[in-house]
Amino acid sequence: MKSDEIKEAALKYFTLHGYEGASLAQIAEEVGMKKQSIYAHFKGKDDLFLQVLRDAKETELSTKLQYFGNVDAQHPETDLYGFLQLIIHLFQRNEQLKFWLRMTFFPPAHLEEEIEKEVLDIEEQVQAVLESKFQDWLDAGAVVGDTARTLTYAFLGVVDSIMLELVYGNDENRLTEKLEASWAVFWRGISQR
Amino acid sequence: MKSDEIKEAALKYFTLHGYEGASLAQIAEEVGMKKQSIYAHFKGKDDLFLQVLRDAKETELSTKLQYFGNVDAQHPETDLYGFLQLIIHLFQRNEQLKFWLRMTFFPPAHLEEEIEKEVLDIEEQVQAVLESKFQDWLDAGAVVGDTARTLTYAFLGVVDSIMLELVYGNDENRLTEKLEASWAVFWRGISQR
DNA sequence: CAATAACTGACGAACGTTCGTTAAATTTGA
DNA sequence: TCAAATTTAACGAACGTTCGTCAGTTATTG
Repeated sequence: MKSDEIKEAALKYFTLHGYEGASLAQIAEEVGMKKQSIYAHFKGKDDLFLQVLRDAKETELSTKLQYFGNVDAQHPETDLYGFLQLIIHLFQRNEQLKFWLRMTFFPPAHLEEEIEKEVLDIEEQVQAVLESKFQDWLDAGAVVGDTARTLTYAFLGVVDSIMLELVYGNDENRLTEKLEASWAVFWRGISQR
Repeated sequence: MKSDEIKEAALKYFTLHGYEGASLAQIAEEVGMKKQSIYAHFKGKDDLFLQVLRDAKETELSTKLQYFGNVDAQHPETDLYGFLQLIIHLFQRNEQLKFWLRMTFFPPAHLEEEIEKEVLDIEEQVQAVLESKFQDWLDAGAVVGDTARTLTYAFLGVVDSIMLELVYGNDENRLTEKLEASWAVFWRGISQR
């Protein structure tokens, strides 16, 4: 399917240069056609962008939910650390997560509202599933903390900081070091001793 | 000084729309002149951008270094938490920090190298002063952890996550909640008990 | 008067977009 | 079955607009 090729190229350039910095001419050249031909598959730049956005959202959401669906939920230490590693793994070989992160934080102004809706949707779901896991662990005495929400927010903070390092990421060593540091302190902060 | 006004407007639009999304026409209109008049003060768009970047860098660096210079270094709990609050305060009423964050993570492609040099410079200095503080606290037994570097990285992770929330930031309550959550877990993770 | 800073006017280039056309593939109907 | 009709996908050319930039001219100011 040719429109999938276009979306793939669009994903690449939107991620690399942002909405305004990516041109239809570039994208078209990547798939070996002229920019006008894109209009046979999409209504315009916004349409192309929003379709790429929704694909990325679906990938992001399903991957994360799937992880916590397949986890036995008895071992918070391995489950949570595994999630961080999953994020890193996804980020390094899945362009969509990079795209999602960039557009989440710096959306094109005229599409800000549209994007924010998608972001809130995904965030609520991830937060909800995480919070219920933390509640289970709290009830079982596997972790300690004020409330499940507190633990969720703190963990999401670790996730965010790792993602920032991934975006910035030129140094693989530094990433590992930061991951280990954040994780060590976080785990010590929520584990029973 | 008129060129300061131009830089101020440029800062605003670069922050809001990114390098490619900000136009000289917009910036000029903001200060009440035509875009061609900007060339009486700057060589071009890149020159304007880089001057704004260097101003922002200086503000960012001096503010952070100044904070740790004026801290008595006897009370890590208040010192570190105060730093987080400083970041929040700066971010909310200082456009330069927002600009710096955006351009750090998503620089315009053709200026990427230039920007990266500035970023590394500032990051090394902040990391160095933080690391020496943590070393002092470790030696005094005020905090516990593997190495000073580990603690530094973990704390910088908390800073990053707060900044991300600030960028994304539409909800003041959520920001406070996330700050409290991250801080509570972080502090429990490094404090003696 | 000299210098600085703003202006007007114009430039080539690139932008997203629309048009009309062509050639190939697919569907239709006798 | 086979020609006719329709759809699909790409194209070149051009649209109007905006972009950053440069040159020349007027206004301001000390």
